[in-house]
Amino acid sequence: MKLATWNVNSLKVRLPHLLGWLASAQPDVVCLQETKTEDAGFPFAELAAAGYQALHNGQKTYNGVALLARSEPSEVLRALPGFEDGQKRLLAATVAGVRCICAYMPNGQAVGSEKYAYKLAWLDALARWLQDELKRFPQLALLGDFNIAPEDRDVHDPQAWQGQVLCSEPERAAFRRFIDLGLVDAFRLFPQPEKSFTWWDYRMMAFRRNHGLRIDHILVSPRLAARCRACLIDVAPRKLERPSDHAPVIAEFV
DNA sequence: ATGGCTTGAGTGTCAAGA
Repeated sequence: MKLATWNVNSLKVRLPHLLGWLASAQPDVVCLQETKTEDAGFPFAELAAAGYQALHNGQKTYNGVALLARSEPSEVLRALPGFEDGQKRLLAATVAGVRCICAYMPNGQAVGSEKYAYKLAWLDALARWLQDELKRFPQLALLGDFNIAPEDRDVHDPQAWQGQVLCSEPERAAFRRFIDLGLVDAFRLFPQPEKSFTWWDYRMMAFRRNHGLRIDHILVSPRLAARCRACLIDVAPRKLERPSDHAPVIAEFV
């Protein structure tokens, strides 16, 4: 079983990339972020033709999350419990016995800004809810764009990014809180190349120079971690014409 | 140099991303 996450930065623009990637990577569940569309613009038919049932929690212009699955999803949840939020950032469903939580965590804009405070509040609400969710679902995966580089090795230039949004200590503490709940970073279960990243700025030839951050993650519960056999970042779609600025992350389970 | 691209909205250019 393969679970994946990908911030597509507009599903309308990236649909050809997504369809090509589904055909080559063959994931069983895919969590998408930044679909940037309402349901009316969501490509349900094209994805069904590719073999995927789709759930979408979208809005106009911004945010929007989707969950694609090759088998029937159940127990669908479309909002973060205990958090008043006009922004569509969460979608959870159970697929083949695994609780899959797709999250587009807030960017935070700049440390100290209103958006940064919103980010920390959102992360706090997520951790509180996860505590209960982990009790209900021993096999659980939290997949998405976390907008957090958990450690300095996840940053191309740690000195330049020190204390900046995506790397600040309160954000990293929020990430560690997920780990303290028992979740495991699937990517770090295995030896990985140095300077492995999932996002590169569109500007300044950042991808060509590998000036990136690792901010998209798959965290798994202990029961699911025991089944995990591989986790990798697939940079191939980032090399295509008009790419998303994020690369997909995929984890394989027995 | 708070820039540099890309997207959606919408026809001017701006907000937002990270």
